[in-house]
This record gives sequence, structure tokens and C-alpha cells, in this order.
Amino acid sequence: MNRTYAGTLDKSHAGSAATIAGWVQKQRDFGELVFIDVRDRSGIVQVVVDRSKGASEELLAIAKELRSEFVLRVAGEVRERSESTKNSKMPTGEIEIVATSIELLSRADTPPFPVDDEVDAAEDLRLKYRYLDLRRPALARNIILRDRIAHGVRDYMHRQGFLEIETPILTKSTPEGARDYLVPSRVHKGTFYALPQSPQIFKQLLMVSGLDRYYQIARCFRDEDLRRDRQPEFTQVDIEASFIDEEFVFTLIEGMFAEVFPLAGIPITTPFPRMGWQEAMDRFGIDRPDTRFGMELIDITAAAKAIDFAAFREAETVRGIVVPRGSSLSRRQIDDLSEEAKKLGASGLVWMKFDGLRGSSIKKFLDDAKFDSLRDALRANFNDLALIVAGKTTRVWDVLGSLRLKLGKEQGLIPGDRWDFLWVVDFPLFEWDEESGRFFARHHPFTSPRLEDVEKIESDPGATLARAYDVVMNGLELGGGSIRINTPELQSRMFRALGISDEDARDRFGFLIDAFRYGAPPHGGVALGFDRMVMLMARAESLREVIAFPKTARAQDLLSEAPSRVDEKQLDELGIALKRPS
RNA sequence: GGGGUCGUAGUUCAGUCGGUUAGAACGCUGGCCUGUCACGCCAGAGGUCGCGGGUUCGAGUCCCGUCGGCCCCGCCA
Repeated sequence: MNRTYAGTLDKSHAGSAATIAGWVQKQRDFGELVFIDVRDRSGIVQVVVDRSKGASEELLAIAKELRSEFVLRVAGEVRERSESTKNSKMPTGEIEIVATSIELLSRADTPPFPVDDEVDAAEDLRLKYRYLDLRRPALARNIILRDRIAHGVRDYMHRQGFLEIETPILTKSTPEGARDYLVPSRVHKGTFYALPQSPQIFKQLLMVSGLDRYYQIARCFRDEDLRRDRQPEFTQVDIEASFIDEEFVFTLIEGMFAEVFPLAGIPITTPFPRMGWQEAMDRFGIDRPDTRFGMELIDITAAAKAIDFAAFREAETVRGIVVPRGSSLSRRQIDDLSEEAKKLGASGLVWMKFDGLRGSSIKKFLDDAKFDSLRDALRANFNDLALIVAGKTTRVWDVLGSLRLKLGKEQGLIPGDRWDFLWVVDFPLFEWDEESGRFFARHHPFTSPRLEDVEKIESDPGATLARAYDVVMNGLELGGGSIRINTPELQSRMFRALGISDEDARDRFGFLIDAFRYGAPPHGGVALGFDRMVMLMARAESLREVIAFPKTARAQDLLSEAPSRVDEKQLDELGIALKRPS
């Protein structure tokens, strides 16, 4: 049976026979004349049954019986419509199929919501009936795009000589990092597998194995709370290669993006600009800067210290952002920003308006000369608004970085059709954690320090730079990676610096440390957030729009109703007793 | 864990200051209709106002609790 996709038909098929199969989008009954819009994954085409043009009584009877979402197969002849009946709103609007036979394959209950791009049904309903939601062309298009991108990635990686290798899903829990999803072992009662947060250790082992160039479109699991761009199970394009350096990774990824992003009409210019972590923080207050607009952070510590204002005098740094034409913001709006700043940890937010009135929240500390000196330091123009935060540098980065993004969106400063790709490099190797009073690995504990920084691991950990890199687009982290440590000696020093005892390290990563004793090549890699890539390319607002069966904000699958209770018998077999049976 | 917001017919929503029988549109059911594509016309069915409790003569509306969707903070090496 030669089936054609409905959406692919056009004038060039006029006069030829065609068979389509799909769902009834809409039936319009005129008595002796019936139109049926038939939908399949490619689109919609109009079928016509016309008694006056020779359609049989039986055919008409079937056509009249059709309801939304009935499944049918239609055979007929493609015909160009007369000029007056063409529909320019439909891609197939110039033609229709004159049915010679209609086979009713399946009836359907009235759907709980209309299967139509126009209608915004409640999200929980859409998730419960996901199979219906996926019939909607807009959503189906995203899933189809996802396939194209995955295929593009595989094709590219294969040509670059990479092997697609699967790694275990049932693996070992390695605390530190995200919370693990655990799977109890039946054979070894009281023990648990963990689902992988990423295939990190396995891909490094594959390098020790000499397989040399690995990639995988890998499912990863993290038991943390969700966001619109975070699902508990998600997909990474995971990559690792031996005998390579940073430049290899940059070129590889730029080449991949140059192939894949144009599939969604997004232009790619390579090579991507690079920015040091320090510069990113100083200019944008964040390690994944959105470079599509200005309003950068400006250091005004020198000018601010000249003012007799305690919060400035005592601060480690004083920095500000200048909102173009922001002097029109109301007191209320500025108060909201102030509150936002406090929520982010600022002790206060100083504002200055550069209109004729020279308004400021610290006006009583400012004479005209000092007001102007701050204005000059901020390089502000007439009618601009400055927002200034003083305090610890990391805190100031945080607050101003967030306010910058918020204002950029609200003030419409972000140009719509721009795609700013960027490498962020020279990350610090460690990050100081106030709470526990120790250093953490910023990326992960296998990341190599820069060669010239190796001695700082012990002498000045905070100043040690890593051979790590992130690829960022429009302020979104698309992926990150590093060149890894490949000697047991350096790895041990790293663990010690992190306060992980030899015993601990043995227990958690012993197999990797062991492996490194048997000849580990220099290697490194990167992991890309595949769902996020698809989301960007689909111009979707949420990851849920690009995953076939996503979970809710509370990590449930409303379709299958997972997670769910299990039989007492199943728990017994696993040697598990619930603490609070209910 | 915290904050915000939403929850009324199958769907999307309206519902005034707490007051009589809870409405609209779409959808659905039946009928008519030959060029529609948001078809049109006629008739009709359809409600646990998320759930539980409270205040009140009286609650969709007020109060408390709870459940669920979404967004944000924390969290996500």
C-alpha cells in the first residue's frame, strides 16, 4: 500500500492518485457534500466527498459519520481546487483529495481537549493525555526536530572518527554533586545501584581502554528540584577523546554546532569568541554571560570610596549598572528592584537618577561634585538610571548580574534574533564553600589544573586555574567540560586538596584511580545539554516542549502515574521495609 | 524546604458587596443544509464551583487546612 504524507501534497500531484492515512482534524457536513480535514504527522489535507460529482451513497454515509480523531485511510485523486475555493492559510490549500474510498480504521471518544495548536489546554491535562498532545503539529514538529538534531550529531561525530558506546545505567553512587536516584539490589540486599548523573567515570575509563574517541547521546539522572530548563532525567551529548587539548574540543564542538544549528535556521559563525572566567564575572557578574546586550557592570570603587557613606567606605568593592533611559522608572519599580537585590543577598541597593533632579537614595551624602564624579565613573548619560551595590565582590557580582538580566528582559534590551555563542575559559579549579569551610571542585574532581598552576593546588588553591571550559549561548549554559587529570599522583593531590581522604577516594573512585596506574593517556571532553539545545532550536519555553514524555515540576509522570507504590511482595524480595507504611 | 500564582460545564473562561434557579464561547448529541476550511441555521444535553473543615440565616465568593498544575529562590560537582 503506497501511503503519502498529507502535508507533502501540492499542485504538482494534481491528477494523480493518492492514499493517505491519519486522524480526522475536522469534518464539515453540508448534507450531500462533506469535507474532511485529515491530519498525519506531516500536516493536514482536505478530503472531499461530493454526491453530485459521483460519490456513492455508501461513501457519503461513512463521511457523514466521521468525528474528530477518528482514524481512517482515504484513497482518491488529488485535484487542484478552483481559484475561488483555494485556502492560502493552509500549506496544502491549493489542492484537495477527491475520495474514492474511505476506510474507517478506528473510532475515537471525544478528546478531553481539542487537538489543535490554537488551544491552550491546562498543562496537567496535556501531560495526562500526552499521546493526544503529541498529535498537535506544533509539538510533533519539536519531536521531529529533535530527531533531526540527534541524527545530525551522530552523523557528524561518526565522521570525526568517534565511536558511539553505551555505558551502564545501573552504576555506583558517588555522593558529592547532585542527589542520586537509587535502585535497590535484590541479589545483594541492602545495597543500591545509582542511576548515572553523567557517564563521567566510564568515559574516562574508555580512554584508559584505548578506545580513544567516545561519544554517546546519554540519559542522565539527577534527583533535584525541577525548573523549566531542568528535568530529573535528561539527555547529554557526552564526548571524550584522548591525546587532545582544549583547542581540539573547541574546534570539534564549533564544527558540530555549525552543522546542527542551521537545521533550525540559526546561523553559526566560527570560531566562537572566548572569554576568561574573571572577565565574565567582572563584566557580567555571571559565568555564563548573555552578551546580546550591554548594561555591563562598572567598577566605581575608587570614586565611591571618596564619599562619606559607610556602606561604600567599608565595602570590598562598589559596582554599578547603568539602565539606559532608566530615570523614568517609578519609585515603586525601584523599590521592587531593591527588594530583589536584598533577596539576592545585597545589604542594600543605591540608585541614582541622571535627570535634571539628580535624585538618589544617598542624596544626603552627595554634593554636586560627588554626584558628578559617580556619574562620570559610571559613564552614564542624561536620563539614565544607575543601580549600585557595595560589598563582597562575589556577592556584588551575583546581585548585579541578576539585576542586569532582569532589567535586560523587562526593558526590552535583548534583541530577538541574535545567537551569541561563546566559550568561557580559565575557570578557577576550586570554589570555596562558606558553609562547610572547605574547597569544592568547581567542575569535578578529575579536572586538570593548568600546567603552570599545579604547585598552587597546595600553596594557593583559590588562585589555581582549571583546564575547564563552558560553551554558552545567549546566557544559557549549553555544555561544559575539561581536560582531565591522567596521573594517579596528581589525582591524589587533588583529592587531598578537596579534603577527600585516601580511604574515601578509594571507596568512591578506587576503580578509576586503579585504572590510571595502568597507563592513562592525556584526555578530555565535554558534555552538552541536548534537551536545551533542542529547546533553543525549537524556540520553546520549556524542556517539556521538546521531550516526548516529560515530568511535572514535582517529578511525576502524569501519564503513567510514576512514581507509584509497589507490592509488599516486591519490597520483600528487595529486603526493604518502609519506615512509615501508609 | 520557602515564596508567588492558578484551580467554576468536556475545554477556555466570566461570575459585582456573601443573597433567589451558577453563565458565555467553543466542543458534544439530534435535525436541516452543495464549496466549506473558525461553515451556517434550528433544537438539546451537560456542574462534587479541586478536596476537607469552619464562620454565617445563607458560601463559587470570607477564614483555616489540604491536594494538584505552573513560575521563582534554595538545590542542581
